[in-house]
Amino acid sequence: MKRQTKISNAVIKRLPRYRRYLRELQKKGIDKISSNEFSNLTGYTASQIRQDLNNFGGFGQQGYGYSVDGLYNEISVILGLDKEYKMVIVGAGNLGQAIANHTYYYKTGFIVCGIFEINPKLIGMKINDIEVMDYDSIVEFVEDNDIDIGIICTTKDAAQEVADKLCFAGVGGLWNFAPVDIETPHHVAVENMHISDSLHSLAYHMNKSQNQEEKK
Amino acid sequence: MKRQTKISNAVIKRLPRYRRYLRELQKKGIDKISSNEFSNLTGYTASQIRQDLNNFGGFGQQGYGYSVDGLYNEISVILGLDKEYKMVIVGAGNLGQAIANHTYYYKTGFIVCGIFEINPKLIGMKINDIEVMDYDSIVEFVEDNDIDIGIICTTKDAAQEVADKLCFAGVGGLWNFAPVDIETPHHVAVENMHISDSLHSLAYHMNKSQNQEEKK
DNA sequence: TAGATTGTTAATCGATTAACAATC
DNA sequence: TAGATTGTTAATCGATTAACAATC
Repeated sequence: MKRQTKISNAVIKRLPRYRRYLRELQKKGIDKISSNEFSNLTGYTASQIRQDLNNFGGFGQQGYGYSVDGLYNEISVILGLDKEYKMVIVGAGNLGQAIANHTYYYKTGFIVCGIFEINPKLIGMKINDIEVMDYDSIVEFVEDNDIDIGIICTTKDAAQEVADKLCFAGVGGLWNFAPVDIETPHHVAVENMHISDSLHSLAYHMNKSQNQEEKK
Repeated sequence: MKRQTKISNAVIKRLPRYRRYLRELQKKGIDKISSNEFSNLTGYTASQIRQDLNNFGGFGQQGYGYSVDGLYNEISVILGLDKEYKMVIVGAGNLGQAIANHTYYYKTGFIVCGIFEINPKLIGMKINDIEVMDYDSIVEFVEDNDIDIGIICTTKDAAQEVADKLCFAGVGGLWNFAPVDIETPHHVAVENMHISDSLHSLAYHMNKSQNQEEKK
């Protein structure tokens, strides 16, 4: 096993995907897979798969392949999915509600503990047992309940201020759905879900061939 | 102006972001920006910004910089955001509703024309003037209304079948929110929003420093 | 042992950065 | 004209792929 000091983000982004395919294999009762078979399944090259996995350790066995269960568990641990995360959502609009419902139905290690709002009409509402609370009480709540992750489902104008408050209150990560880039202190991780950026690149790809024709 | 036959996806993914920052500059009434200033703002290197833009043409002026309005418009055209896109949503759950509402409030060139469901309880419902219709009628609807984009907000098990149907009916692009990788014919673009993958990489980054300590 | 397949090094490819000539 | 800043080529860096020795 080789020790890698710095693992590139490109590798990390592939791990959840590997894990998804491994889960499907588990469901089908397949207990062993070679990098070549896994390549056919996922579309990544066998070489890349082996290279990626070897950043974290030798999970395979020469002449045999990888144990599906074993690899699934290893990747889960690498990603930190063997732990529980307590989360709060800021913004009880449709998106905030959708996320609250999602995590409620698909029980995972990610638990929504509260939803915060400034709109008084929404405060007091319940979304699947989760109370919508006053945004003013968020710092106290995060501190008292050892919240790990803050989910930002606000407008873009409010997002940075909310982020600052959450960081101050002590979260370790932010999951940002607002269409802005959030600044955080070094020790707070941020993951952006820029939904409309994604739609814009879809638009590009739909017009791509046309653009090329025009140029000819 | 240099002609680039193949533009890398890394470049395309940066364009919506450039555009967002340009929009903010417009709002502030700033009408000119140099690649250096833009670098400070966005965090990309000045070199990369100039390199990216020159894939599409020389939009700047030596000794002056880039016109904010001009560049905003150029990028909009490159992405195809000067056009209108008719869309349908498949799946009227929370996520489908959230997207329907979002596009309704933030009027853009992306128009939701219908939402489709298999659950009879939801069929007939209205979400901001948009009717929830029977999934069985989707092919006819897409054909009759020249729908451009299909938005998949179903479970992962239904996603591929829905994708096939939408492709058959003639959409040009799919925006997939289901946690699977969708296969489409060559000419149909796909953009994935793998929400839980994103949460999983957030979990990794929150544990990263800890992993490194353990290794020492 | 022979066959298969990993782990790992080396080669290639592509993307980012640096440098500078062109030019406004 | 002098100064500034782009457009573009060349250098560097990093990520992917290929090759093969190690080993189960």
